[in-house]
Amino acid sequence: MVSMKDIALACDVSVATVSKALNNHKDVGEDTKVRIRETAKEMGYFPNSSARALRTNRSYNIGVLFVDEAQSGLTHDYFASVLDSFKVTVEKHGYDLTFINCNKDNKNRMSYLEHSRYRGLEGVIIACVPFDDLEVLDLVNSDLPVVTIDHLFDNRMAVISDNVKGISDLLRYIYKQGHRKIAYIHGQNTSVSRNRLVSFYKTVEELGLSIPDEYIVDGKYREVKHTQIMTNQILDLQDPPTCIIFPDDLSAVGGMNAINARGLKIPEDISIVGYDGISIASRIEPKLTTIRQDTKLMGRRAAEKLISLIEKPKSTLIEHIVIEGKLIEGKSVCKR
Amino acid sequence: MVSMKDIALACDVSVATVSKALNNHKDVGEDTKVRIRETAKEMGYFPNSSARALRTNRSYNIGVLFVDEAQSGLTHDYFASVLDSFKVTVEKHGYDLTFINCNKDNKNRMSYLEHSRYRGLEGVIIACVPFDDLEVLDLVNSDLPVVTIDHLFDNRMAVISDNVKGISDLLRYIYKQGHRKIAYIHGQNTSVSRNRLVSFYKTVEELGLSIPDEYIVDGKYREVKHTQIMTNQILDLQDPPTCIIFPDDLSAVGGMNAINARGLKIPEDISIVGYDGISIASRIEPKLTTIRQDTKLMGRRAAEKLISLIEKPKSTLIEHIVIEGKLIEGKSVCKR
DNA sequence: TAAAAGTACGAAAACGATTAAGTAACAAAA
DNA sequence: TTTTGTTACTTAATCGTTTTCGTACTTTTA
Repeated sequence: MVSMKDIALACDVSVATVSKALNNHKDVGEDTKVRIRETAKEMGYFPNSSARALRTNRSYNIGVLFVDEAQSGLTHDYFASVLDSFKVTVEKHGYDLTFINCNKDNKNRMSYLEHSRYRGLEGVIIACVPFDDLEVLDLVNSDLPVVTIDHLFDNRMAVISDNVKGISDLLRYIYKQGHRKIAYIHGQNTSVSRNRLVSFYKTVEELGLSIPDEYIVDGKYREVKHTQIMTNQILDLQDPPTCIIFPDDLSAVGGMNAINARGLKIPEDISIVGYDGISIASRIEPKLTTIRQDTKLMGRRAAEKLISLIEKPKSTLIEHIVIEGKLIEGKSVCKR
Repeated sequence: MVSMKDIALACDVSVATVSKALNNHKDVGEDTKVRIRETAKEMGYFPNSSARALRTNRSYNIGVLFVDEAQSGLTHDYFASVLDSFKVTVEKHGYDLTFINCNKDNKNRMSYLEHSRYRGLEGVIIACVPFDDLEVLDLVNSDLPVVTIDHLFDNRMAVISDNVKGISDLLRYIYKQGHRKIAYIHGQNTSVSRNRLVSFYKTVEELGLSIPDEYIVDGKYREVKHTQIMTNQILDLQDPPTCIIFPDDLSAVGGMNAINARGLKIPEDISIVGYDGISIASRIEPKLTTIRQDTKLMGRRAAEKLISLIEKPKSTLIEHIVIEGKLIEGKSVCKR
């Protein structure tokens, strides 16, 4: 590895001058600057991030905290897509992405916060984690710049999908197609689910609908098996609905199976809608009507805001950015 | 941030002694060791990875190179799943994962290799990239420990899915169900595709089948649109096949749409199979017959081997690990 | 009892960068 | 001519570790 010392030797100047030349300081002669720069390039010099980080306290490294059943959230379409966009944006700004180790059953492990400090992470994106976890709260309450996805903390940056508008749009669309008996299988008790549920009730009221309690059932995100059971439960009702809203696209696929197994036709016998707009939604038959969340924009805004928080903490407004989704009209809802 | 200096001060010993106590060197008194350890814990000490890396040349950081159309491979179910398992395993061994910046349109960007050196990465996992890219080759030909997924380089560690056995198993299964007219839409020209194709021809011969050229068509991985076109092309043949093998599960879903659109029934009118065994395969109707690749095992073995390569380079055998997939019998192939 | 060996620590250099402070050399202003 | 300023560098300290070498002291051995 060629270091500044090597360049200094080759150019017959001091290491300090090399550093200043490469960092474009004013107190280096123009000709020397050029000479040093060229030599550096020729010799294939690249800075040593550890040395730089040690001295300057800047690592240009951002942490990713994604913890799901599969340990990383990587296999979670929606979050993976947000992360992907986040990654592209931070890289444009010269930052790198490092996973925060979330292997909880290691002895002598560090907490998320400790690990972040150990690696000198300058900021953290948190998504897809149990937000009531003590370690997560520790991280959130630290002085580290943090941006959360789809969860709100006071005084912390957040980027969230507009679930209120999403559910409202979805419901109004279904209503417009003539449906009046609409069931809603909602996800586990998270802030996202709560927002959607509140929006559901509010829209129901605004539309003047009356939805029986049996139509609102506890479901789980991305759980095919469980969703099938809940779907059957709904279909077994004396007066079943004409449309079911599923917690997400994947579980909607699960629901479809239960419906198909009964010999019912979608959408003629029963209409369904999903949520997320992940790729699978448009690839199944019938094409699923759903809300496509703008994951690209979410990732980008999260990255921009986090970097702003890192680089100009004073002038960066802490805000909750709400990103609207878009209704994707498939073939899974029919006119009534 | 509390450093060794603080602990030294508190314990009234030198920094050297603190370091040695924490690293369990022999030349520190047992009682002093305990005292230092306890103080460190009390004060909430954690090492500074930059300082340590600078001094020891060990970063305990592994690079991830995933480049697909979406810039990261994260949204690629199969690879995301391998990466997830890889991540869990390296974390167990105390390593962290950092993405290698692959934002190609940055001026003044570093090459993959340069970036790896800049961050002091100790090894790299490469998957889901164009393996003929010059920068990738540069990285592969460097002295950095490298493990590739689903691609073979001489003298480099690789973990690959057993595509030869996979395609053979699939074909034999279809044959056993009574099919004789079998079409194969294969993926782009990569080593994976070539292996599969060779295995296809070999098995065809072993089974004594005779497959007309029109049954073998160029397809694309994970491309719904393109797959639909190719599927239609096949269905338009004078003598269409009774079963189609798709490049992967996702494109199989695309093919299903084309088939459904013609009013044909799966599997009665035409049988189909996919490849990968990603979650969607079991969630669609009819359940897709496919080869499930053992992504968990692939990720784990890749991690173990890479770490072994890092920690004991001399005694680690460079090998190509082949991981068998498993035939998942769905409902998309019927008896003939 | 003197020499050799072992134990428990400390001093200092090193890793590769950044930066405050210092210093020549020269030019411009008094 | 002296003073002041500017330019273009260098010196040296520093970040937080690790590690080699040295040293005082104690214990064992001849």
